[in-house]
Amino acid sequence: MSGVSKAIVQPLLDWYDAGHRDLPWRSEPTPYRVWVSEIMLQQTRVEAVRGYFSRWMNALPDIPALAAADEAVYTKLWEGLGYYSRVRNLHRAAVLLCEEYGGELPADYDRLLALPGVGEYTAGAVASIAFGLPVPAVDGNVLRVAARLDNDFTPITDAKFKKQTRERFAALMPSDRSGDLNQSLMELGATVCLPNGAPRCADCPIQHLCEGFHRGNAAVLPLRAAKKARRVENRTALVVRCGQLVGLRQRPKKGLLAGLWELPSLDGHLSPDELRAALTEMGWSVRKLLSLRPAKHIFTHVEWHMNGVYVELDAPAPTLTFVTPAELRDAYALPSAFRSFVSVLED
DNA sequence: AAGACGGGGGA
DNA sequence: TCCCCAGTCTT
Repeated sequence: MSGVSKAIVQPLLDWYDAGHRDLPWRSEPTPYRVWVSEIMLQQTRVEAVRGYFSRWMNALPDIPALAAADEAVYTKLWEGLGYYSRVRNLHRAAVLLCEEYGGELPADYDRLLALPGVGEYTAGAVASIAFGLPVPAVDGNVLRVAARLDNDFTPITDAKFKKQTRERFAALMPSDRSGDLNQSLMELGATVCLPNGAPRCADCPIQHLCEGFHRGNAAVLPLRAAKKARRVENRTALVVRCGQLVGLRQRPKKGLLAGLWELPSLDGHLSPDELRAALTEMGWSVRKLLSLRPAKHIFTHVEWHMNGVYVELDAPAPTLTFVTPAELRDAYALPSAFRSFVSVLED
């Protein structure tokens, strides 16, 4: 018997018991801590999450605290972590949990799945890890492990492969240790069954059950659909100063970097003359312009190629919010895209 | 089914 | 540069 079957369960649990990474959310796996960690871990590496998780738990130790928190507070706690709809959904769900469930997470897969920001994976992870329910938690690691175990060349990006994998693992969930089995699969994917053609099969506790290994295909699996090219957007970003204050703008409530603060910017790469004309047209009283080192920021689906300009004003521009550098650092959530430009304020 | 949605670490 | 990460939601 090989591939995804019940035979993998005990070897994986034994391997997990013999030693696994010491992660902050594993030490005290309360439903709230598991939930927050799983949301933070969506499309995000463990090492990136560690610091955010600790800060978050200190500031917002339970669901009622999160529900009562100001938007500026939880957004600032998420600053730099990316995919900011996650934190908005986290807060929305906390409010909902206080209204509907007495401020606690329900021990029920379908009710978890119904929460904003909770999909099939996260519902399974919370249900199994926090509540011990025998449901699978299939993430990118598990898809890769499954493709190799079964020597399956179906692109793991296909919805049908994901659905089939969930069903395969659902059939072998132990009634007592589903959370540990799910975590062992993810741990295996993150530390042994590595992506990019670099599996460490010699260290794998279920190598003898792996069809991909036996066929010599572990390194070429899994297959993925090709990804498409990013579009490029040219912008001119402004570090606006008026006295000791810095001019910021809040982004729209929907779309990219929704609701975060940003440096004001104009479409395209403007020459100094064009920029001066555009700013004067907007009614800004420009005292001085100074070019900064250009910066490139790469998102999943778009690249910003930004020219930076330091702008000194005689009077505050009415459309901007002016704050001190200290306020910007401590209270305004600014995307990483602007980091290099903001660094000029530190002198 | 495809696109939107961040950011960073490693090859 | 590209890959891909303890994915979800919208269209």
